Amino acid sequence: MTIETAIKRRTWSQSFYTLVTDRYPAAKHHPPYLRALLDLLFPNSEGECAQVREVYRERIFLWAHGRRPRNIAELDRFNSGEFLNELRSAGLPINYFTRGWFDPLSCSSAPTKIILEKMPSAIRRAALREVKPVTGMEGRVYVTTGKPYTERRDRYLYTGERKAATQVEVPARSPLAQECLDTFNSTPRRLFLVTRENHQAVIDYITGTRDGDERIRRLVEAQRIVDSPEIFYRPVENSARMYCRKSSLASCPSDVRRTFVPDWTEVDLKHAHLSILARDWNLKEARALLESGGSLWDELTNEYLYKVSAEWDTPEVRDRLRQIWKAALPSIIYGQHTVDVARGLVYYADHMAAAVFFQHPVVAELLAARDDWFGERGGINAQTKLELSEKISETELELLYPIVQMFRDMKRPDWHIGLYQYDGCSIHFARRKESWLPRIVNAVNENARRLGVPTSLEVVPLTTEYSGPKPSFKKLRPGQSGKGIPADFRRPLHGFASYTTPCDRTPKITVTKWRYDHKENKWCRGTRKIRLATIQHDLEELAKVNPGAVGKDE
DNA sequence: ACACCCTTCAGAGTAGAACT
DNA sequence: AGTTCTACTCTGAAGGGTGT
Repeated sequence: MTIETAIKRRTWSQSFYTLVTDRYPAAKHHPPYLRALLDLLFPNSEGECAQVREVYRERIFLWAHGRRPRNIAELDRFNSGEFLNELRSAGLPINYFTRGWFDPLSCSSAPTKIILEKMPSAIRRAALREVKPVTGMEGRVYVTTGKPYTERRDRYLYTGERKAATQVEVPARSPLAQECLDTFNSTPRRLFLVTRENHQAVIDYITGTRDGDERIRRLVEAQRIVDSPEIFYRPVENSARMYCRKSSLASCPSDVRRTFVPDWTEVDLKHAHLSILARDWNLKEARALLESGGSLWDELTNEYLYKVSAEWDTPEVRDRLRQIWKAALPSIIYGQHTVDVARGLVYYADHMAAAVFFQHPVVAELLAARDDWFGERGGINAQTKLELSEKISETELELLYPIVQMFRDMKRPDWHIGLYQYDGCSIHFARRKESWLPRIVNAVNENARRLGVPTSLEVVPLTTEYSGPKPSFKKLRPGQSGKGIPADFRRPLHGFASYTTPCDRTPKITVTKWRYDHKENKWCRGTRKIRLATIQHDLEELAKVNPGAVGKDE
């Protein structure tokens, strides 16, 4: 079957996917391109393509009567679908306008525009770049891509590919690492069907738990995973960990992952970082805590709730606190300034959380040991940080190695390693989970004991739920403060200024400035354009936060 | 701290229309 | 013919997100 007949029949199948990707190989490397292609090929179809359209709906701008949204209010109406319904009921033609997605060879930000009227032929021409550039708004077509495809092909690559091309191939660090790598990459995971089966559930889950930008991001990510679910790891330059390049199950949030592959069992080294350092830095408090089977997160949470109020003791608050502690500990280990960590704790929780954290004997001991360690090596700098992270990541892999060994020596494939998560694994048991799981746990625990690391493998309960975006201590600036545990601390910084398109009609201020060109040895004129709308928006935002600041300076 | 990916922004350069 | 203005292309950097 050819693409043309498939289009005629308006059918969707895996074979059609293959047909399209065979003819337009670029689509493989740029899934949104393919999704948009399919969306346009099947404008009225149901089922799978309707799902696709739903995923991208919020990103497709409507442009009727040859005009695009002129201001934010219009854009919001477009996005809400209200405008679309109005047009439909009036029986007006609807064209799609997308920005930046149809040119897989350019950078993601290239404002390539396509206005499609006759869908199939326009798509074909657009994909093959047969259309000559047409500028101006009046024409019926359609594609402005600057230089022809053939000229551009050699010079530009899709960002992912370009990065891959310039990236240095790094060999595995050790035979052990090489063996793990081979095992991870040669495991058949049969993800294609599983991810497809659960795609609808994932869409529902994401729509139910996220909103706004994050929802779109997650939905698109989910679509990518369904498109090409396989996972391949590779060694990287500055760490013993192995990463996968594209978006995959390994890089999506754990709650979404659990919806995607509900059958996988996740195992995790308990307090991996802390236990490795307990051995390497000889931390007595930490060792005592870990060997007694206690959890630092629980201790900190209990202490905090005891000091604040027992009424706060709900599962949600406990979950949130756990996340906050988990973010704070690596910061301490990797040499972040205590003031910054304290500020983060105050921001995400409150002063009591900071006090409880720093007063805990394990944290205090860790802090002292950290300062000693970095002090011996000439202070906290990029070099020493790298050294530390390499040391830790090597030990992590060593600790998990028995799982790889067991998998390799297994006679019948009862289970396989779904994901390698640096300090844990996701395992899919096809059968005999009851007998295999304890054996795996025992092997790893025995290995940890032999290495002198006071940790153990624990099975992560699948009940963990989404509890808001992760705390990050890096981006906090002085002066930010929180009250209690905020339900939502996300603060959009740029608002909607970014929606303006290159040829919009919003007023601009042009600032001309002179610069000295050292190559040409002469003064040149440089211009800088600022959108008035952007400035106004920024000023409004600033006025909300700090009323005194606006008006003093131009 | 280390990775990964994606989007936006500002600047530099360029083509062509409009103007002098 | 030269100048100015505008829209457009392309790039690297920055900053957003994620994982451990």
